[in-house]
Amino acid sequence: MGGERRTARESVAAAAADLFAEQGYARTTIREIAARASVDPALVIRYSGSKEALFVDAMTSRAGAALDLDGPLDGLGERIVRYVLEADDGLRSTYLALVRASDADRVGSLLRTFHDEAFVSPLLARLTGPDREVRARLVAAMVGGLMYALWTVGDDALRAVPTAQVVDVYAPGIQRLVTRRGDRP
Amino acid sequence: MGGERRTARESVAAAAADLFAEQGYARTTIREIAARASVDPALVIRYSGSKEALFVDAMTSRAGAALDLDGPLDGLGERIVRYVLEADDGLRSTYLALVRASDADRVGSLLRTFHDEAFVSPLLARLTGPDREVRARLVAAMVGGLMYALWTVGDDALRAVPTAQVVDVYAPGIQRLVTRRGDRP
DNA sequence: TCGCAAAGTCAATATTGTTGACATCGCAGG
DNA sequence: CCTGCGATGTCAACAATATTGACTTTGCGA
Repeated sequence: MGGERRTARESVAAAAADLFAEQGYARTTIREIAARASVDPALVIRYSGSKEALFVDAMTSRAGAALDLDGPLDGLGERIVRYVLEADDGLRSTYLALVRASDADRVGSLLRTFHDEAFVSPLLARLTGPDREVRARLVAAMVGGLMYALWTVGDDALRAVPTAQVVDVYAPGIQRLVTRRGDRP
Repeated sequence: MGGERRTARESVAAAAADLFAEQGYARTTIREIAARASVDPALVIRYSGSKEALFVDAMTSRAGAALDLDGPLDGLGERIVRYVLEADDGLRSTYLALVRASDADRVGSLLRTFHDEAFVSPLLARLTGPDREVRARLVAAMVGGLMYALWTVGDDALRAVPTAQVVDVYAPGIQRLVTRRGDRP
């Protein structure tokens, strides 16, 4: 319970986090993690109990970056789109690894938590109005859609479009949900 | 090349399609498929060459349902949203299986094809204007976002919202991209 | 009827995650 | 100082997996 001193467990955790993010769950082997951490394969299992648990731990440690929604409500749609378009490899590989391993129960619920804490909750905190819950969840869906198209599907044609143009086309739809507005035109 | 008579290859193909859709790629074993088809495990490999190739074949046979975009452009946003919300298990399980196995190269490119043929191309055919390509791809992203939130993430709170309300909130954003409109208000 | 290619079977292999039995080390208590 | 003892690590083995090589069976045309 208390506190670990240093290396050993830590280097296994680091190796796991790196390799899982680089190669995903399926392509990464326990023995590979053990090798990188200079440790016996059996030991890395002893630590976490199972490969799945190790994966969940590793991804939990990486899933810290939540969406920053401070600042005026006005430019929020644009800032959100830019956030995804300019995201670093860290977010992309974490997202991909989680999505692709999400048929394991514990990973699925981690993805749900990640989605909630990174997108839905921060949005909910800034929205007002009667249907703010639905709007927050649908904004999160739009953000997820962008990540899905760019990363999961890998739409190269979309990736090639200049940031400014994607912002111009996609952001208004998000902004409309952020700053209320009549449902039907 | 000509034509198979009936059972054997066919029953393996059927068993594979069913099991992969039900359980996904990782949880489905070659031996399980063989058992359901009453066939030797080695044989099912002999047919397709590898588990991955078998998966690609099976999913290709299931990925036929493209989005129907006939009818007036006006209600199109609403019809698209309804299409996803009221989709049958077939589309959902095909989508999930593809997404979760998409780190295998051939599956990834199948997912790209599926995304393109089912959503981007039909949309492109109906849109006009200079940036129609970007708009089509971003509408596809919005559709993907809905599937992502509902199915990959499994946002129960969103799933519990009445169809009409989701349509009211989400469809206008899609409709705006379908029927042109100034980028900035 | 014979022969031969296609179809199917069987046993073996390499790789995986995981576990049980053992070894080793650090350190508190006599 | 030594003696245990629990934590930490190691080794070999296990069961399950996809895949392959050698073999047998079968259907069918010459």
